[in-house]
Amino acid sequence: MRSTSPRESVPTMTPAASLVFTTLLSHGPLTRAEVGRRTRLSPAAVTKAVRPLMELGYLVEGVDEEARPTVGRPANLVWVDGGRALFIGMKVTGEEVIAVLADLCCRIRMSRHVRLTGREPEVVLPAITSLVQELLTEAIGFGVQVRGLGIAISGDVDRADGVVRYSPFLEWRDVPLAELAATATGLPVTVDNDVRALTVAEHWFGAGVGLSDFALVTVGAGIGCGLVVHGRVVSGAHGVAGEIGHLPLDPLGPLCHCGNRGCVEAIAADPAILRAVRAATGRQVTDAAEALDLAHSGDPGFRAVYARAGEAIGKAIGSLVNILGPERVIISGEGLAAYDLFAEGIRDAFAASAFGTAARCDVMTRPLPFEEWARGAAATSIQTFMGSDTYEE
Amino acid sequence: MRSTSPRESVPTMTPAASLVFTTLLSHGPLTRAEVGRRTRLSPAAVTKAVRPLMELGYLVEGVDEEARPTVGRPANLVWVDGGRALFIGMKVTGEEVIAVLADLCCRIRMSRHVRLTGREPEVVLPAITSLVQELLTEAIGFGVQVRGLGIAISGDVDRADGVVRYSPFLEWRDVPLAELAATATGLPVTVDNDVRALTVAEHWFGAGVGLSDFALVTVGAGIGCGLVVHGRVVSGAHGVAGEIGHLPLDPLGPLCHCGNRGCVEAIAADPAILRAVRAATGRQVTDAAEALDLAHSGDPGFRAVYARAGEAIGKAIGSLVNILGPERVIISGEGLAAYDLFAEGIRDAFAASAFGTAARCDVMTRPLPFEEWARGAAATSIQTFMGSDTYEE
DNA sequence: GCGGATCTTTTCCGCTGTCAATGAAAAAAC
DNA sequence: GTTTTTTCATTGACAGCGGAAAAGATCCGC
Repeated sequence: MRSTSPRESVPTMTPAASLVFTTLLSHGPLTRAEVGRRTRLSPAAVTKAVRPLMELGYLVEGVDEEARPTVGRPANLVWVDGGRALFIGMKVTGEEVIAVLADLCCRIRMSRHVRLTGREPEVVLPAITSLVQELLTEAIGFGVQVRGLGIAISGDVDRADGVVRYSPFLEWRDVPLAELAATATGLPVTVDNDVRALTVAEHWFGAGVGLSDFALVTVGAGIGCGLVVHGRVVSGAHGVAGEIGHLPLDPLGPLCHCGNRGCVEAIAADPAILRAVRAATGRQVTDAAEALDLAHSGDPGFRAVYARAGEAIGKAIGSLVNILGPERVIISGEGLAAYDLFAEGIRDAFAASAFGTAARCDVMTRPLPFEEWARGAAATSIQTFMGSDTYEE
Repeated sequence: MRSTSPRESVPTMTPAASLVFTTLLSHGPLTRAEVGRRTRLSPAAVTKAVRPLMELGYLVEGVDEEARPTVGRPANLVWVDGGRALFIGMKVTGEEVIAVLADLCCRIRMSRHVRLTGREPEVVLPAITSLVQELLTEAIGFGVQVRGLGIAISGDVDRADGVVRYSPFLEWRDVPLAELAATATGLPVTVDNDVRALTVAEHWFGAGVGLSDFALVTVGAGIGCGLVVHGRVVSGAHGVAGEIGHLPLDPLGPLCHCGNRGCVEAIAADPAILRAVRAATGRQVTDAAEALDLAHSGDPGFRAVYARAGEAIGKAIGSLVNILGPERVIISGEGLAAYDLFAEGIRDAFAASAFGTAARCDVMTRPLPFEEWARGAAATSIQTFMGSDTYEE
């Protein structure tokens, strides 16, 4: 039964093959010639990289009758067959686990979530395992194997070792989650920090495609940030990076849970906004959606709070841009619902603080569906599968 | 006369050779076996990489009688022969040009400087050329060829194209300096931003040796910062990076020349300190050295100003560390003369703002002799010569 | 149908770095 | 004083990757 051996269907990725594959993953159908130009590989090298991947079914070929140049041999387009493999991505929070079944192109095919009854690994791991089982069962219907499991967790996560060093929300320390989950599920497991996982997805499949330097800022319950520098996600020497939530903006500002005053997060995160709204208007607003409704209805007190939050976010982005000089900053997160209220503040504060040509940086927004974090985890799993964590651009 | 052909003495650098060479450059004499371990190259590869470089005289070999392990065949140490090649490095400011003659190990052999009578390229270029001629003449005495010229200039510099896009102090725009200087001097020319050049020198020969992520903060007339992320110097998509001088720390702080209030530079740079000292004490202090003397003599008003500046620098470093998570931050610059007055403020503010494990980042100081900027330029030239700008770790 | 243009594949080749075996040189063991 | 052990260094065979050049494929325009 050689033909069913799993070894045969797992591609052997050389640096060139990995490069060609990720190029096709990010930039849709391309001709071999175009792939060669973009990767600076010779046409011969592209052909050789494509063939084995195509034989295994990861790439497929076709002709584009539409946009064909007037002269020369017509090109064959090559693209990734998303349906060729499936991956499971999970986001674990203190309250629940969200899981998605994503294909090779990281399109979500299915999603599930369960609430957690506790935060100990002994509770979380069975929840992960049963979600995996559920999705594996569903995956049978697609007739394709699930090739990996990615888990995203906020906090200090060591992806290389697969260990959660410290997670404040789960109160975990040094939990070897990759190993535990791999034993429990039988799948290859990749564990990474949640914001970094989201950044990976954005780099490969989102607004960061083709960029070697960009930042992803998430606004919501906290203010987070993922960074890509020199084409690679920044992890920080000690596992911490992208913490823009605690940039100190105002020594007289509100007290932050980190102990300082006037942090971005103490001004612009959801709890800070609620607090400010209550203080400014005296109304007992209890959640972000309610505050947003009231602000939208025109209450000037509410609007001022959002304006100030926007200004804080704009300053934070300006600082980030001055330090790293990225090509683009993508603003996302649940807080985006209030973007119309933030927008002006962000724009003005950013423009005022960006230094020289750094101001050319493109600041854009992007919605963040709730499964997106789990999708990011799936993206890290695809990276591992494709060897793209070893060979990067 | 084949043996004197310059081609023959220029090494052909393969990726492995470049890696071995830079390892030896940064980590002093090493055995081949140790080089192999550090570069993750096989012993065979090291031997093969070393041989041609040794034949050309760039590397030399010897035995270390001192520290020999108790057992096994004694190792042969290999190191870079600094005297094998010379490079000229220059720092161009609005007022003067500082030039050094450095060897392959970037040790300064000689230095010169001239004052500028104007800032136009037509004035600066002849000054550069005559300094080069002078140093070339001196170099004859060393019996070794000068292999390149590096020029460091503050502002927006495009190293790849060798063009000064915009230099505020020189009032230059789009000056193709590399080409001009190469034509005038006949040397291969590398042009780079001054802080980045200094960072390169620090990465290869200073406190950044062996680190893939660190920051170099310069304190003086301005507050600058060079960054190394993923083993490479960060340039920013639009030529701007490391601008920590304008992090907004206090909306009620002093007005900065950038138009905002409470920038780090408006609190902690030399001019800001002088201004604050005058405002606080009423004394007409005119330069940084004088202010420093008075502060050292114990005047509490002066001390408070320096303490506040130290706090600002500490917050800036904390922000930097939270965003990038470097292994180390090196504080340098003329402002270091006042470090004893800054130190406490920096330390406390950094400790308060660094988030989680990011606080493990090693913050250290390092003196900055005045030729150091020019030495940085020489380092960029060595990079170009050794092909280390193409093959990086 | 021929020539030109462009994409794709094939064939060949150089080069790099690994592997495994061998040689070298010293200390330790007997 | 020989042998063994240990570590460093070198050699030669080898596999694989990617490039160069040439050939093949397939269209358009004339």
